[in-house]
Amino acid sequence: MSTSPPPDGRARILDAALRLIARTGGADVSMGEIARAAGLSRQAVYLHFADRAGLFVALARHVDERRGLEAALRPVHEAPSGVAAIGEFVAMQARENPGLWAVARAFEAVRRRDADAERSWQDRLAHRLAGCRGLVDRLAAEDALRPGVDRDTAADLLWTMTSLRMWEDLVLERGWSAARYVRHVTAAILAAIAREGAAGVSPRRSTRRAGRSR
Amino acid sequence: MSTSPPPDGRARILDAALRLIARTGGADVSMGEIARAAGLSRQAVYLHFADRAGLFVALARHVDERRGLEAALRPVHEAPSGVAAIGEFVAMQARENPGLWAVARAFEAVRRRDADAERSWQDRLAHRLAGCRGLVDRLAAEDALRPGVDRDTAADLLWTMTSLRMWEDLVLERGWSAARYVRHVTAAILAAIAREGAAGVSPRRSTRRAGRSR
DNA sequence: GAGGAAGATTGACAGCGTGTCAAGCTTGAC
DNA sequence: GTCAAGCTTGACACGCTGTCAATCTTCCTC
Repeated sequence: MSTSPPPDGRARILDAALRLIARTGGADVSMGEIARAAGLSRQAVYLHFADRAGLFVALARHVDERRGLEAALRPVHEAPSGVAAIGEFVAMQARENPGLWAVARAFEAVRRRDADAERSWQDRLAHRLAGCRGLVDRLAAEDALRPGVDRDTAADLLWTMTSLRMWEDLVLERGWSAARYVRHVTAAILAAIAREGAAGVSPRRSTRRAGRSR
Repeated sequence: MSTSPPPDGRARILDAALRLIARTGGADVSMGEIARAAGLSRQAVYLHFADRAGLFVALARHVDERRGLEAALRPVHEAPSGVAAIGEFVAMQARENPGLWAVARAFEAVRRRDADAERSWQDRLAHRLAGCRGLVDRLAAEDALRPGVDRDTAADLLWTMTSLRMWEDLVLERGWSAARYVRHVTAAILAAIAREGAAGVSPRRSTRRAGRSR
């Protein structure tokens, strides 16, 4: 939570990388470009990070701090029921994913070649999965879990169906609006893993954010 | 369908690339490696394909021919009902995806930088989407479409939930067996887009292929 | 058999990105 | 004044892509 006016080299590099990646779609930003954007020499970057992969691993953590990850999840925890929590979870994805997407893209490209990046990836994967598992447990505790679907399966399904990739497919590729995404993905998830009657039929208060459709 | 014993240069290159990509996980195969694997000089590759992206676009077509795409889809078309057809569709994914995955990975990496590759990608995307649309129409014709879900939405949902990415998440990342994948993904899809009673409760004959769980 | 076109080969080169090295500069603390 | 931190400049090795030019082999045709 350190938002100081004069960011030191390391933070300046990370911020610059973040800006750059978000702007270009996270494709191929080079170390030189990042350095230039940070107002430093290329070598300065290597003084702070061992290599490209190291920078991206650090970047992933940095992103979590910049956006309040905990704060974003609060509505999920405070939801009155498991079903509502899942709705909030999807809504959160719709809110956060646009800003996360480019970084994730870049990160995913780097993890294929670097063991550290891969470990870091697996960490976050496990973390998100644990969150899903928690939601499923809550559903189960309320006896709202769909019969015939065990907890592990439900958690994995919830996990994929709320993944950045699914969001990318529907919103970026198919041009769904955020509202449409929230509405139908929530419904689909609940249909898949929640008891029949459990789904709140009319979405009480979906995301306000419009989002253009294609 | 031309399986000639002496494949000419072009085909030899494509086959070599395919082998190589499948073996290495599709990561970073270089033009030089492909050439060497094909038993040709690096320049020979450039005589057949304009550049890296061009090679991959051709490769995508080549893969479709090598595996009988139409043949693989036959069970889907011949299924007795829309619901059954969707089950067959998922089963086909489970059968074909392991061989397709690496190529798709490599292709996806290339499309970000090349207009031709991107166009080719969009083509296949549209093609698969049309297939999904057909399945949804069939469902609708049988009055088995879930109320409250319009055809477009259902088609898009079917399309993402049968995507290579979802398969990758569940099978590769989460270690699901093929049978588990078919069973639960089919169920989830039907729950999401089909009328309540429509889903055949017990999977009649799922994939025989075991697939190790993690 | 001469001529040619198609398909390959060898070797060299420019351009770009990564990662490393060495030497030197600036600034602030003690 | 000295010392360490943080940064800079410049050069370099290495690997990959794409391009060029010259040469060779084969096989087909007249």
